[in-house]
Amino acid sequence: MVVHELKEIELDRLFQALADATRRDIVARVLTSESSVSGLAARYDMSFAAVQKHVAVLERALLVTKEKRGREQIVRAHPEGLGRVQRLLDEYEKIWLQRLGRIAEILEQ
Amino acid sequence: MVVHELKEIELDRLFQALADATRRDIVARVLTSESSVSGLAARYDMSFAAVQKHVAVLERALLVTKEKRGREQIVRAHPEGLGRVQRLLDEYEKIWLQRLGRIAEILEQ
DNA sequence: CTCATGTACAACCATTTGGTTGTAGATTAC
DNA sequence: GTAATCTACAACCAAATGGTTGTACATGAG
Repeated sequence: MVVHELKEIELDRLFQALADATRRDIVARVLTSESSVSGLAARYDMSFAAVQKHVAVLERALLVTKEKRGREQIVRAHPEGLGRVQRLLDEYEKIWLQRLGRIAEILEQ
Repeated sequence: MVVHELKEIELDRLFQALADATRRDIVARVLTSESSVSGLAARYDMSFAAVQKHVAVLERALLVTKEKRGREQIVRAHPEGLGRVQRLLDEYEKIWLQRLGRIAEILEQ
């Protein structure tokens, strides 16, 4: 099986991007207030370059965007990307719930 | 930051488990009908051992359970695990939506 | 009993991941 | 103009990932 080649790769990137606590934290921060990469880096116990890489992973997964402002690179939440994530997760959940519901029904008979 | 050590590790495992098309497919299959590991393996173009490993990853993420039946190992969806997943994702989404909503409000002023 | 099936698990391998340091190029501050 | 700041990017490294093959062991079928 494994249909929807494109969607699958997008899903790979999305889930993979979310599979790291630092990256989830960056997304959470950036949702409330945009921040430069160095601003973010200051908050974690790792090198600037490491944070830079995390941001790149989030960017590839369409969760955040980067925009140059002066000498800084401003990171923001990417609303369309996040909207897409939300719809995908909702879709997934719906399927799960439907099927789990069906299983429950069958068991009740 | 990075609070909730335990939850974080669970989320790591969850997202990481879902970050692979084969594993997502296995979850989808198992949601509709339980299946032995070899039954699953027959459906993918990879070795039995590879599928065995994928199932182990899903098990660790509490997405499926394995139960020995005769000489077979039956894989099923793990309802409590999936329920937990659902709640975690809901929580995440709620935070996102709240913050995105707030951003939208600010922009409208 | 014997053979085929299903599983477990180890060893191995290439690639990716998550981190590091170091160097170089822009841009701002003084 | 010079120095400090922010970023980009390469090179490197250890560990994890996703796959393989091979061997051994249970269990069911004939």
